[in-house]
Amino acid sequence: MDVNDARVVRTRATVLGTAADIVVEGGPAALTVEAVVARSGVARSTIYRHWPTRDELLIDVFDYCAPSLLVPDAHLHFVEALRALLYDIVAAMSDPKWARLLPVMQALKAYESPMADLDRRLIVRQSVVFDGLFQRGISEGVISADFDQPQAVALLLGPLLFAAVTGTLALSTELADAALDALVRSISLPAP
Amino acid sequence: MDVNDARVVRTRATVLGTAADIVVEGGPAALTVEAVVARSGVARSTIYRHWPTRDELLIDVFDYCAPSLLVPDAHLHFVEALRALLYDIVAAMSDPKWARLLPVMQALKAYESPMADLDRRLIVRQSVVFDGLFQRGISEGVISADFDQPQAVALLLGPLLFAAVTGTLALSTELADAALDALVRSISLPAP
DNA sequence: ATCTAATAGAACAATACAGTACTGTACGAT
DNA sequence: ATCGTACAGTACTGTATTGTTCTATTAGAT
Repeated sequence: MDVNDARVVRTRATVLGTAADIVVEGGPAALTVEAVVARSGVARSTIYRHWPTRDELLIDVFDYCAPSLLVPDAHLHFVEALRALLYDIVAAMSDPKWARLLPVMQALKAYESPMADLDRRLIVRQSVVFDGLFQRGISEGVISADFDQPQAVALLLGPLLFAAVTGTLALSTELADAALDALVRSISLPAP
Repeated sequence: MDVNDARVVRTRATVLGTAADIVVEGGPAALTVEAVVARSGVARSTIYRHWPTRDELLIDVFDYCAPSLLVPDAHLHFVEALRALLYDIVAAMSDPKWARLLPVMQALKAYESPMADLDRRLIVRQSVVFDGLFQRGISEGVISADFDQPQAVALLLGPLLFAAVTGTLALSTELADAALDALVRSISLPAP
């Protein structure tokens, strides 16, 4: 199967797109091959030519939709670079598609090991960006080298995740600012 | 069906317990009536006597397992009462059963309206406890009346949810302390 | 323009599961 | 001790879904 063939790329995009819509609207259980056939117009046999099982299609849906973080401009100072990154994450999580897929993925990864693998890969990608940013902070002298990085990430992203998942408050840049300001204060002012 | 009959209470407890185990181990899709029959020893016809459909059994599993928060002692001051509540939440989310069920519930509520209803009920229960606590803070003069309560809850519970769901760091009282300290600092020190 | 390979489409077997209906048994409230 | 009813067990129907296999068609790489 030639991955450069225009028909192949078109089919893959069509199937992944409609499959994503189906999962977004009805959850992972709604993703049946029949449903994709009916909605995309792509033939059943064609789908099975691209994905050996339904489960692998489901995995690919998340891989296809997962946003990738951009590294903030190098000229920005630590706190403002972090803020830019958080705004980027807010934007990604505000996408209604990913806002639905993310919780589903977090739930599925506990039972489906391929989903756990995908999750690990995405976390690594994310960590790289954060690592670089915190290095910036250390070299600027804003944070100390023994600073608890995973905890800081939790304090920053946790509230955003909470907003996206529970829906008890809006996911906004204001919330990101509040989380960032709280963290910065607790760093710059050591415990009394 | 007499809900006081010893056989009835025993059957309900047995079925809900094994159903919870099945969901914890294999996700909501693993909860089939056949699986419950095989694992619990309760007859198929008996299960259908108690729950009209499989879906209602699934809902009851979450209702059965959801922890209820205890209101911290009235003699505690605001910050320490909040800390006690957070520790209580850490303990509830550290229960491996609920640690698995919570993300599943958050994912399901987007597609299954009965699950969304249950979620709303649980959030209300939770809000009552937080409301009382923040009232304590206002009357003590620690926080102002126009203070953003949903945002504060997100800043406190978000990091805990993040730890429980992503698994990138341990869910611990230290994390709860960090979140609480960061929030307290950003409250007591108004923006420069 | 040609020819390879991707696609459409249909029919198929094999499971897995929900929910129903029935019989006989035994437990527990009284 | 009796009686009602909750329970065990089985068999069944209907349906949804996965994955396979075949043929005919057509799009696109060269």
